[in-house]
Amino acid sequence: MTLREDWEFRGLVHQITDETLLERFDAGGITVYAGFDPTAPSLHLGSLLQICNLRRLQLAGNRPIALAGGGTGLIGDPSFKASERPLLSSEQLEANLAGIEAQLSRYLDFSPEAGPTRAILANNADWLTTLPLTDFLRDVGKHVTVNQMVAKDSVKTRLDRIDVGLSFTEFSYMLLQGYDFYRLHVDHGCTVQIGGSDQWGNITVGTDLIRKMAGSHAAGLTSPLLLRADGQKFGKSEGGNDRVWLDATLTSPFALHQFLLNSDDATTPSLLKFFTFLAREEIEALEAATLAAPQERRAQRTLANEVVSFLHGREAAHKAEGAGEALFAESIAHLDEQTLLEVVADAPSSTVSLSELREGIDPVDLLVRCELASSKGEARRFVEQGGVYVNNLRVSASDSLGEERLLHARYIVVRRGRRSLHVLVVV
RNA sequence: GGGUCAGUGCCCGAGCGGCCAAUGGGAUCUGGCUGUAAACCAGACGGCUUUGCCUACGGGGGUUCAAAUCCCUCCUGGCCCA
Repeated sequence: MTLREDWEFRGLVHQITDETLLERFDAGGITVYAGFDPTAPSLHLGSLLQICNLRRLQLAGNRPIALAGGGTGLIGDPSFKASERPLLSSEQLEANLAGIEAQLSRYLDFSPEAGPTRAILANNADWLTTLPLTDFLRDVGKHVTVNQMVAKDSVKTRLDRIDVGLSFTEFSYMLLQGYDFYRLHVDHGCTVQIGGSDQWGNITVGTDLIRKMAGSHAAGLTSPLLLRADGQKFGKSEGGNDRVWLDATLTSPFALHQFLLNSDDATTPSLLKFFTFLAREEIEALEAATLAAPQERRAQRTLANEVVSFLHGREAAHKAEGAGEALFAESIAHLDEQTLLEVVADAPSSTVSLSELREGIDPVDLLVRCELASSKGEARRFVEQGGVYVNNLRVSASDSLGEERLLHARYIVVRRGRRSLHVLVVV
């Protein structure tokens, strides 16, 4: 299967600057880059698509560059954003950069054995923060008209809003990103930038700049935005507005596994195509399996195992799967201590004294204490609605929780709703 | 700098002197049904020592028995003019 066939099957191409690009990737030897914004200390599931795409291209014999936006992160990308971004402090930015650079260095092949396809990690702070303004305006700004910039769809949304503005700072962002592409072209012979569909405008600034400043041809490719079947943005965790992070301390392997396992039938094929390296035949077989026996959720299981394995390793995926099965399939009271601890390994925990437990704990207080409710009023609601479980048994407001609830004489597992857990440990 | 319009709960958005913790929609949460889905149905959705009290409608001050609603001022933003 050619790379073009594979990418078209996976639905990875949204817009592309020239039609022959995919064939050229097939031949190998191209240096391609994708940028990652240090807006948080970890990348999230959405960034995984570009990581996978870089990896796919690397496996096809090309050289990937992962660019951390240490310089552009000082500015903030306004593309399709509804309002002006607050600026990150330089300390925040530093911390975020350290986090995402560590992640990026794990998911591509940086080993010397990779030879000409060996990945490169770059940070645009290295050239952007020392670039004299007057040089920039003369050498770069002169090649781009404001007319072109204003015409970009990515800024139009902001320009059309009557209630918010667009600062010059954010407006300038696309020039900086375009300059990044130019620098990578000059320094590393990079000729292709890939990104999400919101990056199209920024990417074409770069290809234009390279043509005008270096007289060379450069190309760009964007991937579609992944949406859930109901049209919602993908990647928000069950917990609400939090994103699903790639960092295991922010989103545990178990939580990530659960998130993917819960993907709905209609979206799962796309997720398999985007976030795994499974072959077309395997993905099509899983689609067929979903139609034949949806309750088995083989596609979802495979997806969860593949992604968690890629990000956190086989071992972590295996544990996460086992924990989920134990937690949802049986009463946890019968689990032996070892298994119980694995099931709740990722759940937050806190301690309680035995004397306190002997006095009995009110369910409402318990929820607040375990941070499963943010106020007593909310806790009361959860209990009244029947959404609170201790050791998988529903509790009512009149219950008082005491020593007799202990599992293995030490643990109490508190659950709110379907899957918010907390473990209380007696000390 | 001048004029003008606007700033309401997580978001959008009603309200324009008492009946306002504030209509409605979305998001979210809990329960039910299911496959630990989706859709759908029901309920909840500022806090508390919960028949009541407290804190809230950009900030501060004022008028009034009473203000999210009126006045002054400051801040922030849009648009127009200079």
